[in-house]
Amino acid sequence: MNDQPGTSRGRSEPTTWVDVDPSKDYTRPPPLSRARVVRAALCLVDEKGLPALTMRALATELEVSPMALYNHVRDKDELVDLMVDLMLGEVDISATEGDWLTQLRVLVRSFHQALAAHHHLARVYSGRVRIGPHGLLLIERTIGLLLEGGFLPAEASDVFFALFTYAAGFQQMGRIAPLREGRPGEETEYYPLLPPERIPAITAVSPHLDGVRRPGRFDYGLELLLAGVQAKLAQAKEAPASHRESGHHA
Amino acid sequence: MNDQPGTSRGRSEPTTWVDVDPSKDYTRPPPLSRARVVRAALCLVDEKGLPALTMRALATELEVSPMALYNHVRDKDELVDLMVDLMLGEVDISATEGDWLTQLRVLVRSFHQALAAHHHLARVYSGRVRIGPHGLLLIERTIGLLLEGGFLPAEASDVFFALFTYAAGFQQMGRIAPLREGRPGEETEYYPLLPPERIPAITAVSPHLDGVRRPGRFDYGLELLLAGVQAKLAQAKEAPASHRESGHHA
DNA sequence: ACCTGAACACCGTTCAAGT
DNA sequence: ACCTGAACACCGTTCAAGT
Repeated sequence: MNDQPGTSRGRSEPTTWVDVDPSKDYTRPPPLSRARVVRAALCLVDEKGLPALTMRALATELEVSPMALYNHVRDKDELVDLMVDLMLGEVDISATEGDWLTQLRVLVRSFHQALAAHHHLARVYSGRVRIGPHGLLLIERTIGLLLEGGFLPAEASDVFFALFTYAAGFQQMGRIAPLREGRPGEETEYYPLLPPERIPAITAVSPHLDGVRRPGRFDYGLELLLAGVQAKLAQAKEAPASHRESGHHA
Repeated sequence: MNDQPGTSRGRSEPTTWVDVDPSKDYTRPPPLSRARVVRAALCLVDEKGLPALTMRALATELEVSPMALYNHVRDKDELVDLMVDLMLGEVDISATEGDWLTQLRVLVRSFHQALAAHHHLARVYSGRVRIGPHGLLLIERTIGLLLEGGFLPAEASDVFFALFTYAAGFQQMGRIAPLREGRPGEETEYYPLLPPERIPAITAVSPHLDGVRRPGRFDYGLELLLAGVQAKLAQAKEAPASHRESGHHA
């Protein structure tokens, strides 16, 4: 993030007598490994976005032939899976302060932060991706907390799903721009804009809609869900054995 | 959905004397238009998935040169935007039975169903996509219901965001496979699988985790959110003017 | 105005070859 | 075991040309 791993760059070559130029990399970080490939790929995507992730581009970043990558990674799909798991490794699943609900809140927030820190990659976090060890531990911890909270297995997995679905989806909807930003010069009848009288509610609310991910927005929805979770749990305790009952709606 | 708008299909054209060969297209359905291009693209993605959407493939589907498409669509990005808006046009935003909350529930469910019906495309529904007229009307209706329900603008947009974030994210997390399906033949140490004793909660819950989108799962999370919405609204009515208060958490 | 064919600058990946 | 260069079968898109 802080140093650009640019285009042309020196190699090891211990020429003892030359002055050291701090603008150069000297030691090439070991020979190239699966881990280094994945880390470099994640870095590249964080900096330049997902479309910039190209086997060829990644190879030049690592100062290596494109085909060298295939010694450490089956193909691009596997590479992306590994990147996702690397990202999920950043989620803090070890907090143990407070009761299960506050631990759960901390966990989901940490998940959200990891996704936000790699939002370009987060766009891909989906069914396409196989769950790696970090992902597995993350799920394990979450389900564990829910069981501890008193949920039965069926409902625990429903709740897990709702929480992570929300957090993952948040990255996707993120940069919604409800109105075409219409610099009026830009040949901009891309869409025939709707007349404002047809969208009164949006115009009434628009200063709050914007904010492109205004602070606290994620937490607001999370609290909505957690309030629902507590309500479900309370109502399950009233009618203990009939947890079928708690699944209905409308 | 029920009829495949496939490759070869007869049309009107009363060719009175020749035998009709049903394996041939006779009349090219009108000359080719923006709408037809977009519809065909959505069809193609629904049938064969997003990676199958290729300007070239779409062109052959329409029996036209690849370059012909560019007369009706600026580029592939615009095409995708138009496809998304076409999908959003399927959302029913006109239901008016019941109070605002049940109308809201119906609306979000309809949104979810539209996404599910085009789940390949739904994976792309994100910040990258500009909101078209259908998307705008969908948002308009939702915010309108929330305002009707008594939310102030700031909170209304938070709630809107939470609901649609959840529904959109649901498509993404959908096909989670928490364990590598490990046909043990398949050179499958893709990931070093975690020993089962490290994931006790998952194994306890696993029959319920699976189900790959078991029925009612979406609704469960939606009810969680709506319960939270009602709680927020109730607590806002207790302390009327201080809606700042209702934004805090933890 | 709409469509075409050839061409350009890219992709991911296979393959035979080097060390 | 690891890396390389050339090559293949694709992409999206530009361009000059046709009607």
